[in-house]
Amino acid sequence: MPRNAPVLRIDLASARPVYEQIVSGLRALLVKGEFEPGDQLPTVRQLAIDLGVHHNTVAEAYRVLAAEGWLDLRRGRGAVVIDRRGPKATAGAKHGFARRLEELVAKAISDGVPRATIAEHIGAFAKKLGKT
Amino acid sequence: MPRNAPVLRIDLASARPVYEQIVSGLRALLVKGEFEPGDQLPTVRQLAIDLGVHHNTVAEAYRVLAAEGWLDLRRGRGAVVIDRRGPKATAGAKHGFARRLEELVAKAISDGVPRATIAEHIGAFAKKLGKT
DNA sequence: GGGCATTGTCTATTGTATACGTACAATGTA
DNA sequence: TACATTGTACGTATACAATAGACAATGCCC
Repeated sequence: MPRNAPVLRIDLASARPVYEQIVSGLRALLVKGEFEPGDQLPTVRQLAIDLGVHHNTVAEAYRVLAAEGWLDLRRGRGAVVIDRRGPKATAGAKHGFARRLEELVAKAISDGVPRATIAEHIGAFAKKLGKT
Repeated sequence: MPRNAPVLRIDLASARPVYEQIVSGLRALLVKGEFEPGDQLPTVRQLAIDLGVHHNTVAEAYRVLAAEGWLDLRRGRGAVVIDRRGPKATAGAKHGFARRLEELVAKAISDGVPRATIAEHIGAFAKKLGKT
C-alpha cells in the first residue's frame, strides 16, 4: 500500500544527468526509510510527467535501482520496493566514500561555505546517523 | 618554490570524467593547504604523462580551477597557485552541499558500509575540520 | 637580440553517453 | 476475451569527453 510519494526534486539546468539525479535522490529516500517493502513507486510515465522529462529517462533510473536490489520491475505492474538485503561493503566502497566526502567538503569550502558551518552540519548529521 | 607534488590518483576505468576527477582531486589538495601561493603545479604535459591521459584533458581541468580562482595560467610559464580570496557562499551552495552529503551517505549505506562506520568517520572529520 | 625549447591554447575529429520518439511486449482488469 | 496500463527495446539527435596535432606566447641561453 503506497503512501503519498515524497517529493523528489531535480534540476534540469544542472550538468548532472537527470537519470543520475533521480537515482541518487530516490536512493536517499529509500535508505531513509521513506518507503516500506511492497510500496509502489510512481510509474515511469507518472514520475516523468511530474519531473518534466521523458519516461525512458525515469525507466533508466529505475533500472539502476533495480540492479542495486531496491526495486522489482514488471511490465503492467509497476515498480515495487523490495525488502532489500544489502551487500557487504568492499574496501573500495569505504575508501571511495572517504575520498568523495573529502572532495565534497573541499568543494563547499571552495564555494565559500565557512568551515565552521560545514563542521557543524556534518557533526549533527553524524550524531543523527549514529542514533539509528 | 614547488614542493614535491602530492600524489594525485585517478581511476581511468570510472565512468566519472577524468578531467572532473583531476579538478576534484586537486581542489581537495588546494583546500587542504598542500600548496602555497606561488607554487608551481606540474605542467599539463607532465601531469598528463603521470596520469596516462592527453595533455588537453589536464588543461581542461586546470582551466576549471583557474576559473574558480585557484590558478594563474600562462603559456611558457606554467600553472601557478594563487593567493585566493574565496567567494561568499550562496544559499544554493549550502543547500546543495547538504543534499549531496545526504546522497553520498545514502550511497555508502546502500553499498553496505555500516552506519556506525560512516557516523564515526564523519564525526572525526567534522572534529578535524572544526579545529582548523 | 636571435634562436630554440617549453608551455598553455585552439581547432578539428572521434567515440560515448544522455535524453527523446516511437513501437512493442507483458501484465492486470473489466 | 478485449483493452488499458506499464515497463522495455530500438533508433536518432545532440552534447560531452578525450584525443590528435598545429599554433602562439613566454622564458632561457648563447
